[in-house]
Amino acid sequence: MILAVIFNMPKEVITEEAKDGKGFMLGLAVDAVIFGFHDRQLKVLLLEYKQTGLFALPGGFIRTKENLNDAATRIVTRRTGLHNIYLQQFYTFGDYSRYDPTPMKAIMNAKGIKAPADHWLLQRFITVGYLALVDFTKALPTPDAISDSCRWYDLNALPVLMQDHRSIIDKALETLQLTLDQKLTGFNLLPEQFTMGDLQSVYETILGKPLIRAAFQRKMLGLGILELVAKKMTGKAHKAPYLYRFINKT
Amino acid sequence: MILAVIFNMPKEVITEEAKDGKGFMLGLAVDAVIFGFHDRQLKVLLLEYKQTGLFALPGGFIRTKENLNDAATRIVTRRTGLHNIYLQQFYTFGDYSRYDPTPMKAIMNAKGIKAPADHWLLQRFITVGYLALVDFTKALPTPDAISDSCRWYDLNALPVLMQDHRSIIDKALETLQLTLDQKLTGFNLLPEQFTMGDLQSVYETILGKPLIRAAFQRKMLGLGILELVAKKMTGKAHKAPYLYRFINKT
DNA sequence: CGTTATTGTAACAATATGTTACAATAGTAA
DNA sequence: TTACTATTGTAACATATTGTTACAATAACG
Repeated sequence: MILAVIFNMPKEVITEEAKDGKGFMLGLAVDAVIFGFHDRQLKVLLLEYKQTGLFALPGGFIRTKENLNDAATRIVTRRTGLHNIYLQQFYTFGDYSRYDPTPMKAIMNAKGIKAPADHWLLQRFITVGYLALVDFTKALPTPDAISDSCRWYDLNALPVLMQDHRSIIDKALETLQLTLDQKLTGFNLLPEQFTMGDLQSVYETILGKPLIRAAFQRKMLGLGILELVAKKMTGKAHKAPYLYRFINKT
Repeated sequence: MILAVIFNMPKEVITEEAKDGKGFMLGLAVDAVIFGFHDRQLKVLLLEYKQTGLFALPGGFIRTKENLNDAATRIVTRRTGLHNIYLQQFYTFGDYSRYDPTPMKAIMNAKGIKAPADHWLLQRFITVGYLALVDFTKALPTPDAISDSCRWYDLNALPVLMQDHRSIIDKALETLQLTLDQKLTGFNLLPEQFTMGDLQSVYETILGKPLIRAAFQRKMLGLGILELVAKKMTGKAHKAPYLYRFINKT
């Protein structure tokens, strides 16, 4: 979320660059809904501002000469440590009712930053929403140097979020559901190798409904985008499932 | 497009409000791809700045306390005279390479406006793209008071457009194609009553490929969203087609 | 080895879509 | 009135996709 930026910077910069917003586009932010998958659950990466008890999406601003998409990549990489992430712009949030400077004021106060009423961070912001799908096992949630946390939260048990961040997440999930079949993005939530059961549980969790095993398997194999890698010995008393790998047929 | 705004205002305002950008969000614009349908062709509403020979999408800025979506509605209504339009945000364009102040400089010069290099209209802009589907027969393309034109252009014969407006149109069409079945938006391009042939030609034109008549008709009727209104006597020597009407089953 | 639980897949059913064909019919002209 | 023409509405069948059931294959366990 917006706040993340001022904590992205060394302290000098907060009183310097962030003071007048120089170097960034004003009134515009990027927020990222970073999805992970673990234990048959969708997870979302959230930042916590302990002083204020506020939770927020990781986000930031656009540098004066930076591509919007590059800003999004930078923000997601900053939080996950990952490169080559599946990242997709899904909606731009511009309701005036989004505007609520109180949480930002509280945080700046807690940080000991003097904020005049017309401080750029206290103005209205329009936010471009990006959704990211990452391999939960590879991501390294990284908080800022300054005392906030960055952790995975279960999508079904989200804390109360700042501003309209909850509806940003809802819209991201909705987008994911609508484009899942079309774009075949589900793989991005899994490690490189996975079983058909893993993949099905990703689909079921995203769509929020059970799928028919035989039909799902037939369809996925029929797409010709799965490559059989090996058997996976689970240690359980039944047939071992195969491990598959996603192959991009260009 | 961006430029449209300064021509939306009476002359005093240009030297007043538009001068420092007060009353608008800075660095953010809305551009609208307004689609119409006529003679089996998709049309797009474009503005022409005669002094400079530049063509552009209708667009504008977001007022300080205005919802982003309301700004888009305002901009489209301003150009078409229509209310209750199908309007959909489709993408936000934020590449730095979009930034090119020369056309704006030229236009301001032609208007006799002195523009210092740091004028807000000469800074970098990020644009939220909206697509609108309107009834070609009802729209009333409306240029500004100040000497530019506003007309329909055939999508297959677009003039050279300012900045990246051509790729904005391309992306809008792409979005339309991908969501046509899902969202059933094709009706918005037709008058309230239409024949199955009319509807099919809308679909064929948007998708850019012929559809099978029998299958198309069966599917459309099967959706249960068409209401039979009357017969349409075409004056031709063959069976008269039915007129249908779109009904929103809520 | 049998038992157990799960996987891979075949087989059939139901649904959706592609294709062909034909009856219905508004205008035209004998 | 009555053929004739071109297009519409729809049935009928073929093919493709998806839903459903069933069953063989098999890794671990006793």
